[in-house]
Amino acid sequence: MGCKIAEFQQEQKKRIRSVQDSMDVLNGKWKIAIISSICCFGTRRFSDILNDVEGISNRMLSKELKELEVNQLITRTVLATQPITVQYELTEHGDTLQTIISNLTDWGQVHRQKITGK
Amino acid sequence: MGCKIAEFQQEQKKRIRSVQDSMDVLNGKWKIAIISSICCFGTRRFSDILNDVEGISNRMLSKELKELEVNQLITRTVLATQPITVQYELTEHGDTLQTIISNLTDWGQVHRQKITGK
DNA sequence: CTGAATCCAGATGGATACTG
DNA sequence: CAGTATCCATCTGGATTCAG
Repeated sequence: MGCKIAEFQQEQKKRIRSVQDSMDVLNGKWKIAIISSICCFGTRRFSDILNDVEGISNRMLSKELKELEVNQLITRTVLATQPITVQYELTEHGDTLQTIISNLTDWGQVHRQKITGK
Repeated sequence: MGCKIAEFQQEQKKRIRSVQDSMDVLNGKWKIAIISSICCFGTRRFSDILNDVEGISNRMLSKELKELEVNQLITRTVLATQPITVQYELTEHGDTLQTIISNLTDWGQVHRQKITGK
């Protein structure tokens, strides 16, 4: 007790673990892009996202969506249209990612210029 | 021209690409944790980070640090101590990730409670 | 101490074809 | 349309050993 430095380091380790927790959820080549797509349109269908996120395959989209659903970031709703369509939506919890997404968008733009644009 | 919907969708695709750009840089199991470690201490040595980021191997740390350096997020300084030590520091550009790191830390904490804590 | 080198299992992800 | 199934190459990352 009283060892401020050790305390600080413990605090820091906790923080790092928290960041890791976030990244575990948002990991995978496409997850953030998918959330970003759904987020901006409010509600989005499978084929729409497939089109929004350039380069993703339906196999990957399906897999990533499932993981996001398990982590309670999005909800899946089957619509009784012909043929069937499926809607994805952010949960309240998923919605809390908005700030991060927005920041990442801005940062990505600046970074691209920094690296390539010179 | 005048097709507002198509315009909006193009804008959206750009945004998604920007998020992808960010994630490309921050990808890898440990990158954010490493940045987080350096960020909080201002300057950090190899062995310190190795200790901060639980579970990482020196092989991975070395690799991820190199990538971060290439992307100009950190700088590497060799100190002429005996034995040699190496210091890592955020660049000005890397520093701009602070907000994102901070948000991810907070979000990760909330998320963990949401999922496990229940 | 700070890596680089090697070995290797398992995860990731693309292409393609198929189903309800 | 919204997936699932299969095949397969590549990537990831851990363990361990070695080097300056």
